[in-house]
Amino acid sequence: MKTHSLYERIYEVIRQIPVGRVATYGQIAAIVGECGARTVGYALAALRSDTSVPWHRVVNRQGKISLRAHGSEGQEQRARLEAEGVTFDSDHRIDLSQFGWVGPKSDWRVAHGMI
DNA sequence: CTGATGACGGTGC
DNA sequence: GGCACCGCCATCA
Repeated sequence: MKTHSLYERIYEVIRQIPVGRVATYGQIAAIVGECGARTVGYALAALRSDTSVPWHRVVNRQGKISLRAHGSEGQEQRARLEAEGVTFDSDHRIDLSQFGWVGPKSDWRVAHGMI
């Protein structure tokens, strides 16, 4: 599976996040296994607005929307998550112990050479 | 090829 | 628990 760039593979992992769940940048990086959390952030920053990647399900380690916050996109991310049942506390944070993604099944990783 | 550009996270105080 | 540093790395012009 080297037909796609590293960014493409990062997006592939993000597509595995189920509705109503969120993952952190570091978690995505750990699954892909060839980059740091920051690189995942860079990959998301490169996305277009018409992408099919559910980028809104990715938040930082604190369960907060990191995005160029304050902007309209931050509002959209929160709106999309709430529409999927994810709740935010008074500090705009998501309870990762409740909505955090457990990660892809091991057989998925094997199928994608990420094991 | 060189330099600029970013959606982060761990550590130490 | 918060804040300041620093490390990290693929893309693109």
